[in-house]
Amino acid sequence: MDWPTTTAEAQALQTQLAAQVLTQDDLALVDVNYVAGVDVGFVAGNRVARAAIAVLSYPDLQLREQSLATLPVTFPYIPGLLSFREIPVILCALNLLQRLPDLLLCDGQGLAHPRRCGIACHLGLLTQIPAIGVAKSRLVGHHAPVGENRGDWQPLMDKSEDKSETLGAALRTRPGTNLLYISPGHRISLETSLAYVLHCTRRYRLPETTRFAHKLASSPPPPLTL
DNA sequence: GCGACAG
DNA sequence: ATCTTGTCGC
Repeated sequence: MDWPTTTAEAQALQTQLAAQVLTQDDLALVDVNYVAGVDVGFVAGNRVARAAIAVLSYPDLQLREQSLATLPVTFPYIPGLLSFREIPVILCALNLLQRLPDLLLCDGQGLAHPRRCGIACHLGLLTQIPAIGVAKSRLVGHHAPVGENRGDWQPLMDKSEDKSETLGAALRTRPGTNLLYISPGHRISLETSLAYVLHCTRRYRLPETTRFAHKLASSPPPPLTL
C-alpha cells in the first residue's frame, strides 16, 4: 500500500501499522546521545509545509544539528490523520541530517490515538527510530486531575467502559501551565517516555527539543525558489 | 442526532 | 497550524 489519498485508505493503513508498534524499550535506549525535536509549520496560506528537525546532545541538550525542508501540502488536516499531512515533509528533513538521532520527540500523539497510531507511531515505524508522542492537547482518552508540581502525572485511559487500557499520560512539566500529553510512539515504554520528556524539559513547559524545532519551523520566512 | 476533535 | 496587543502575575 503506497501513500493514502482518501480517509478510508489512511485509516486502514493506521490499523495495519498499529499492529507493528512496539511498547517495549528498545535496547538502543541504553545509550542515547542525540535526541531530536520534530515540528512542522505551514506557509503560503497553508499550502506549503515546512518541517524542522533540531538534534540536541543528550543529556546536556545542546543544539548539534538542524535541518529544514519544505513540500507542497497534499493532505488536509483531519483529527486522527495528522501524520498523512506532516510525515512526507518530515522525512525530507530527516534525509538532510548527517547523522540520525537516537530518539525522536514528535509534536502530537503516539499511542493515544483512535486507532493507536498517532504521528509518533507512524514516524517511528517508518524510520525505526525510537519515538515519543508529545502533544500539547488531548485527542482521545481521559484522566484524573493532575497535581500542580513538575513531574506529576496521571494515566490517560481509553474511554471504553470495560476494556480500559492505558494509552499514555497527562504530564505536568511546569507549575501553572497546561498539561502535556505523552504517549509511546515506537520502541519505547510509557515510563521511559515520561523520563525522557522530563529530562528534556528545563525552564519551560515544552521540551528543549520541541522548542528549538518550533523556532526553526516558524521563524524565517519561507525560502524562495526563483 | 449531538458533541469531540493532535497540528 | 495561523491571525495578533495588551495585560495579568511571579
